[in-house]
Amino acid sequence: MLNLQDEIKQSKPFSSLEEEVYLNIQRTAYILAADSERIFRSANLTGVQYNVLRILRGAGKNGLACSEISNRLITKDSDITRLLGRLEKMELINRCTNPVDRRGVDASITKKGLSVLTSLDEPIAKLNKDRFGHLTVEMLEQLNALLVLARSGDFNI
Amino acid sequence: MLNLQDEIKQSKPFSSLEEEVYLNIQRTAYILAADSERIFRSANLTGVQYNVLRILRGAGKNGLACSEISNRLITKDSDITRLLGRLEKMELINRCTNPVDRRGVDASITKKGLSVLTSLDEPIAKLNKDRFGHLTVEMLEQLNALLVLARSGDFNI
DNA sequence: TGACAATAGTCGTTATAACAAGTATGTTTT
DNA sequence: AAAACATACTTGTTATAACGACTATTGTCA
Repeated sequence: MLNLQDEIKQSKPFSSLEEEVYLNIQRTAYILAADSERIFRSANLTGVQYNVLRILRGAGKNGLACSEISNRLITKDSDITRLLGRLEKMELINRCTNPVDRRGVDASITKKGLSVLTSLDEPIAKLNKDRFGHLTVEMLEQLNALLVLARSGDFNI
Repeated sequence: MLNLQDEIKQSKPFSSLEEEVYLNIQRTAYILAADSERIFRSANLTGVQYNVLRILRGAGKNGLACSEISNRLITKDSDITRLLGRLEKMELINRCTNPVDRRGVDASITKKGLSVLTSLDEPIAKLNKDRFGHLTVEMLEQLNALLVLARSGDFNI
């Protein structure tokens, strides 16, 4: 098994343990995301698009305001309008101005969107099970706890 | 302290512990990267550009082939040519075709590039120290070990 | 040696991300 | 009720990422 230093062929050791942790998190996120993206791509979706659809599925029939979708994204999207525009063009979501506050726009998932999303449920679940299958429940829980702790030093969450 | 479920305002629990770990890694990477990017930006660099400069500083005077730079990046860049082009335009690196194998192009860091990079060393080191300051050495080491383990299920590193 | 394959990088194109400025609607304040 | 402010989204612009096709050079082998 490779450690980070071998993987990125760095000859010098890291300048600090903290730095190693940071780079390690970035690299792990990148590698794992690449595999997930491959599945999203099979349905012609990007990662963000997939996440928006999941959020809207969770939100149900009434849909959600643009800003709220943005808030719930794992990674913020600086341009929710055009992201939703692309999803609407693919007929995966609907948009309509909120009748109560006409500044707002509510988005909701379409039947087609729902079916695309459902088709990805199993592959995604399987990927997650498979790639972490060699870790025990205790390890996974500990990893979760450490990650939450690791980012709690930043207060601009 | 917020857990991931609160942060992204998800009402339903995650469909699996594995999925939670995955999302947790992505979110942590995103939040931590945002802070680092802020520092890079202060020197008019993106994260990838900063990493390329660090790689070239490590490589020394002889420089490195484009492909090798690409290999050593934490996250792969699909277009190293134009990335190096931008750095060259900023006079932070030089490029010359490799005299031995004229297909290759070697890049090396300039004096200016070196000084920009050096100016970021302290802020970056401080950021890493600060944001992980509340974690013990044991915790950091454990986090590192778990991360390496977490991505070792993927064999396309 | 000459054809074919492999390697190293470049470039064209389209999509997406980032940032800032703009527009429409709603809220507050005096 | 009008002015000032706040909110919610949209749009313009520029930079960067992703993907594939293309060029130049080197290696292989019949």
